[in-house]
Amino acid sequence: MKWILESLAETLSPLVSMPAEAVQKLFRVEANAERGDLALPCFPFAKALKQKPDAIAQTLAESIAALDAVEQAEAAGPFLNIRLKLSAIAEHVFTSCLDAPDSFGQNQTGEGKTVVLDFSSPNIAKPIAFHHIRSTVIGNALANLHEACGWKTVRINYLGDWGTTQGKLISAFRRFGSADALQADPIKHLLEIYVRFHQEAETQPELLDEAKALFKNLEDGDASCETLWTQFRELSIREFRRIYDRMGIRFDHYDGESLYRHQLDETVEEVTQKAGAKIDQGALIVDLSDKKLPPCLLRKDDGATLYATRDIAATKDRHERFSFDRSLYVVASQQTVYFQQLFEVLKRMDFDYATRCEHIPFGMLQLADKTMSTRKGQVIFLEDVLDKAVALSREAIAEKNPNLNNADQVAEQVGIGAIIFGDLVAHRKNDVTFEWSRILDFKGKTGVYVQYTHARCRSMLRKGEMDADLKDSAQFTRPEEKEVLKGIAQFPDMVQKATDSCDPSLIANHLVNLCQSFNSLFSMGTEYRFLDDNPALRSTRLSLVLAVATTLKNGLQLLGLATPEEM
RNA sequence: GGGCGAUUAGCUCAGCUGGAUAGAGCGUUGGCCUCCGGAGCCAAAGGUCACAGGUUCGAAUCCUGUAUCGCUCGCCA
Repeated sequence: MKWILESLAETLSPLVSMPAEAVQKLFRVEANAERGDLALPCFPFAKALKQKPDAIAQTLAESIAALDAVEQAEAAGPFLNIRLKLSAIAEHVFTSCLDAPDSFGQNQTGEGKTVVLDFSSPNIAKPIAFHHIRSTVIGNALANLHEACGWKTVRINYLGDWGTTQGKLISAFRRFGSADALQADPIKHLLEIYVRFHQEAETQPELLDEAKALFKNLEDGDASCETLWTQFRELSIREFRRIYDRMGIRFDHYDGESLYRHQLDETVEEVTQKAGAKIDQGALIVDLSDKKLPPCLLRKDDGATLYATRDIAATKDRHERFSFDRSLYVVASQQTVYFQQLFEVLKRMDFDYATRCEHIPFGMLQLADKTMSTRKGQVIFLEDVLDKAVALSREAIAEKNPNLNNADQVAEQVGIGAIIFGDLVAHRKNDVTFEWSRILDFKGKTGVYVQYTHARCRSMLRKGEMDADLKDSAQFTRPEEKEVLKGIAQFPDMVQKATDSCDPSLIANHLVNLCQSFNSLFSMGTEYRFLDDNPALRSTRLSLVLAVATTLKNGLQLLGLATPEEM
């Protein structure tokens, strides 16, 4: 809708003595179609013009009504309601969407800029738990959105592959491990021995000391420790890749914390010099009390480094390698304070890029039955959720479309799409409660609904003959059609907004709304048919179907969902 | 105790920097397949926007306080 808002604001700007940009922001896309398509509250002009808002609305209505794209402009008290010409919106959709379907929704506002995204970031040697889906799916969507806005993206999976846990794994493997079992199902085996390690450590606390010592050996470059660790890491990544492939997600770099293991002394040294660090209670800290933040710990009292030390090194490294304009950390909101500390330390080191780093927090995944949340071995695995969703959609296909020939592939696309969409449709920062019944619900505001609507569009396009030259915006007459066209025309605005605010749920919800207004066109029975006998009418209506399909497809792709032709 | 966030329909939530009669989905109830895909559509019921003050032309939205819940507050990440 930006195209029309710009020209409206240009016209009004001199009349209300306010910059066009400011006027543009005052416009609201009207939800209540009976009032019109756009609304402009006139209160903000009253002071400058020394007139009553009602009177202003009245005068503005007259000058707006003269514009080409405007069908009607009238004052309703202090509000200026504008009704756009259906044909004007349709013409705009024809050129913006139908003439360049593949790039519809995209823009070039990020041209020449680079964004680094740190997301997913599971720990090696453990299965990806369901709660990792949030970072994974949000990060992927944000990367796609930035690309659509012309940004160069760098997708980094910042693996948890360094720390005392690695010592525990080495100890556990030497005691209980089996090379065959490791090769057969690496993650499963590593999890088993890790759980067993903790069980045994309850009665033999010396195991923990052993693990600590082994991690120290690893840090010091002990060859046999290094060999094992490398193996754990590579096998883990292989497994992770398999799941990411299923979800259609890729990374440019698997740069874990271990990448910085050789430059930590150097990092500590630099932080100490530039930001000031001191020993307190045996640990090396940067005091941030003047910012009312807890201290940032660089070294434990035993000299070992911490998460923050590695993150400081990582940020610096990423800036040197990619010279980013924006660096996004898609990490749970629990770590909000931690990121405030991190960015504050970077600022004190005079790194100007500190201000270009942003924490993109998201709410926790809570389990309905809280007893499940803490106990080890009782986590829900991401792949189990995917498998269940795929199995369920496979059943649905068997029932509803038994002759579908690539049924297994479609079941995968629909099942996994449902899980991804389900996570993205909710606002990012809210906590979400895990319930099987809800996550496997394929009705209503779901990915399945959007995919289904898309497939339905494709089906019609296969059935009806459409001559693009016969399409004619004057053939659109219904308010329902106008709603659909408006939804399409707004899509590019939503892409921009979702990118700027790092909020993929805007796209998810917009797609659902578009589906709802489109599907309502089916409720008129014989009164309204897309596959009309009249060729001009049919071609016009099918062009609308094509525009809807294009928007849904591009939108779903941005969110990371596949768009099957049939399902 | 300090900091941050939340509280809107039976349930899960939208509601953007204040704007007109507070909206969806699920669930419930009732309709719609001789016809474009019923994983769909139409309709009904359902609200003291946690509570109390304040700011103004106007408050679910902003401010203050209270209550409840969640996260967090030095050697995990």
